[in-house]
Amino acid sequence: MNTRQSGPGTTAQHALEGLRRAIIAGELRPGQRVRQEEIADNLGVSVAPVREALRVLEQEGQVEYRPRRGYFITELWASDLAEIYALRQVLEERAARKALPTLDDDAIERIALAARDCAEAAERGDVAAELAANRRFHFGMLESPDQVHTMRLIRLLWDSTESYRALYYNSPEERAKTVHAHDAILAAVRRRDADALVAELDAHRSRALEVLTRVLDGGGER
Amino acid sequence: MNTRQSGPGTTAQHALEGLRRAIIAGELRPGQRVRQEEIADNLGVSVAPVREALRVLEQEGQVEYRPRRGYFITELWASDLAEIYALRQVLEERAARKALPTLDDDAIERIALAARDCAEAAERGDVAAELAANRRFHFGMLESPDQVHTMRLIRLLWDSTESYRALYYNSPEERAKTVHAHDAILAAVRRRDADALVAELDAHRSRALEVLTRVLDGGGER
DNA sequence: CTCGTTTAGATTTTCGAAAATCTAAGCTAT
DNA sequence: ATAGCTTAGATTTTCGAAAATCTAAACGAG
Repeated sequence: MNTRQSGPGTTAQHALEGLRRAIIAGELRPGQRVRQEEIADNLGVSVAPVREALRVLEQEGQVEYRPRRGYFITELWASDLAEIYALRQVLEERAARKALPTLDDDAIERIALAARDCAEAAERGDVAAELAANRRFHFGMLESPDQVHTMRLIRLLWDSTESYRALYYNSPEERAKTVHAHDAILAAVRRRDADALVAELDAHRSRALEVLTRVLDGGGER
Repeated sequence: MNTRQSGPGTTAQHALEGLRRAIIAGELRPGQRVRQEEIADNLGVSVAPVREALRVLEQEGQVEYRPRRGYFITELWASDLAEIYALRQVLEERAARKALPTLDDDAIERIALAARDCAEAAERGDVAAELAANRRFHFGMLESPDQVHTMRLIRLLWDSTESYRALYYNSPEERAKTVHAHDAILAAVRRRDADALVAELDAHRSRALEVLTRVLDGGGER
């Protein structure tokens, strides 16, 4: 059953989406080898587009490449997460302060909608939808037209930890806290209070890192 | 004449190097379309590895991809350069302050050697060698084992402006200033004076941005 | 003359199979 | 036994050609 008909996207894009989904869903776990032909067969395509997609994920740091040995899902340690989250703090603070004054009512409405989507997805336990809505929420308040390169880096940092974030989202008690944190962040945006916004974002991020670190050191010790 | 024998590297890596060289050498200019088959023929390989290499360059921001239309060498404007250099300032200051205390005599010797290589390459007008040595010089003082993700981002920022830096290096008067700036930077490293180092790096970077911006607004106005 | 349509050529994209390489089990000599 | 060598099977990597799509020039209707 070939799920793909020649549509607007290319087969390589389809392969990239399939790989991302598999990583988020936990079908491909950190450290695991990625068998190219298996992926290709599952998606009903040949290996060429799969390899292109893997090159993209390699640059994003989601897979590691060892020539003639293949691709492996990247394994992150607590120290990696700490470094990545510290970088996010620096870059996101800059982005938030630049973008906040430029947000119009329309943009804020989109952010609020994303927050609602996020809470709803969390409610019904749809991790993939929650991850997507969470991104819309955060990126919606950081994005500004003269900061495309900053956003490129921030997106990269988010990408490299996406699979670990999926773990975090499975804790029901954390979900409630996330919803509350988003409310506080949104309120700061509405008040146009940059310092408060940055403080709330920092707190939200720290909380996530803390939980993630605990999950990591506890559960998947290689 | 196939320049490639099956060696340690893969054909895709060979294609990536070839593309990088062509971009630095100015054979592929900003805005220009990249004809896959032409690249493949020139390198004596097929299109598959060329496409993989292009995916890498796409993630680095060196080429832009439009599905079914092909790849185009990225065109940067003065505003893009300003943003990228501002990001470098933030990330490189962080990296330099972290790395400086960890540099041993051996590391400093490597940096000094890179500075000499850089000056020599400049002397004989070998732009490609100068670019490579310049990287060794700068990265040598930023790199530290617990900052791999930071370095990943910094490397990305350097990559995206590599072709424009090649322009800058063609000015003979600027070359002399670069040598002098490197001396001042190296001296600060030897004194272990973090504040001075950051100040010198900032000055060096600002100078480069200034010249680059002038070259850009003057010459290739599309 | 302008706008939209058709069509031929160029280019990208994907495939299926061949070639190169790696992995690990089995074997031999010490 | 153990270390090193050999070999069969699995996997990655590359190729050459077919299929899909785009570009731009030629054409025709209004």
